[in-house]
Amino acid sequence: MKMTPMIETFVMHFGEMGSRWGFNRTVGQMYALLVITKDPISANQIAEALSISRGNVSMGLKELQSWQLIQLHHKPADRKDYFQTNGSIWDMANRVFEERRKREMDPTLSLLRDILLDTPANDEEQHAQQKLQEVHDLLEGITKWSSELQRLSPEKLDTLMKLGSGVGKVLDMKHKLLKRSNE
Amino acid sequence: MKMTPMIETFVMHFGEMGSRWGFNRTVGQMYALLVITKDPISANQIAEALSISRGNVSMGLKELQSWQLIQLHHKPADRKDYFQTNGSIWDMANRVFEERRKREMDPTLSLLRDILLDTPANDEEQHAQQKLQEVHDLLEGITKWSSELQRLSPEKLDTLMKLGSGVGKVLDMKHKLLKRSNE
DNA sequence: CTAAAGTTTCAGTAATTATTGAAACTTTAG
DNA sequence: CTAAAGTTTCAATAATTACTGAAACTTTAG
Repeated sequence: MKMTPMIETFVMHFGEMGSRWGFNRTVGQMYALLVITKDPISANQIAEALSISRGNVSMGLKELQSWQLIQLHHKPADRKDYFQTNGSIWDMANRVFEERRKREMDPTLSLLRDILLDTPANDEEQHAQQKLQEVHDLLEGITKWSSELQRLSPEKLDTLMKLGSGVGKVLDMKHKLLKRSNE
Repeated sequence: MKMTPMIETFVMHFGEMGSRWGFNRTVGQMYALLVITKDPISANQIAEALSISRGNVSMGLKELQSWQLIQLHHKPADRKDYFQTNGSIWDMANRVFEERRKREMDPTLSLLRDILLDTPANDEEQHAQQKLQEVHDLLEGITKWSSELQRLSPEKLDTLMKLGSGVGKVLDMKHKLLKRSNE
């Protein structure tokens, strides 16, 4: 499988970004290739297109499967595994967010909860705990909120997104509405 | 400067998480130390507390300053620089989000815009461009939306956060209100 | 103006993380 | 059941990224 220059540009760039997004370079390239390729492709085709080792492809596919970003696909009379992306681009973003939350928030949140159970030994620790409480509340807020967003239906999410600066106005409406319903 | 076990636990953990958050281990430790320490401290105190080299501290402080996460502070009759965190924990989260957006979104967005200007050479590229458009729209949506959020006043942000699953209900209200105002 | 105290830089080295490729394992056509 | 084709694992190595510490530079008290 040969990539056109346009496709190669995108795939390579996505690889570079991959590490910032939470997976390594080759996993990023592999995912990009799968996103822009219409038909399911085999591990060998991926290795060939990207010039990376077969072993590396196998590990990358495993990781993408664990993130539920790709799907297995079989062709009749062919025992080879073929792969294609799973779900929409939106689903992919959701998975990335969730995975990152697990890695970037959850461990800290759990540590903070533990520390906050301790009784401060002196003034210094008293002040420290206060700060830790703030960090905790922030992380918890973000965590809860992001999982709420993920629970919204795609249409509502879309409305919310398109709302943009309108979010502020809607919040105002909320106040008015609540007032009215209390009267 | 000696850290109590509680403080050390937090500082070390924050260091480990640092790399996932966009800065390296020692920068993470330094920031954590500054967050939980009440009074401004000097670069030497930081180096001593964390047992890291003076040079490393200097570079870390520079990075934290460029992120606007810390502030310089001077004591009378002392030409040494002292440091303390800048702004609330919320401000810190905002900075981190913004910095990450710059690193993780902007370069891809700009590449995608370029590619999408090209005319697809064949069916394969036609399909690829369609996918790239989807990725582009997603990233643009997230980018725009997150900058809207940052523009909201802290109070509104807080309301929005606390709203949680209520977001869906408010969106429904929006529809009703719009309808009513059209009648 | 000088020297003492403080700060920054950066080349070398250490630590971490990613990748290869050969060997072990698995599957199924015949 | 066998062997050919395909897949997975993992130890060795490469590539990347972080850290040290000594040297160069900057600032200001006296």
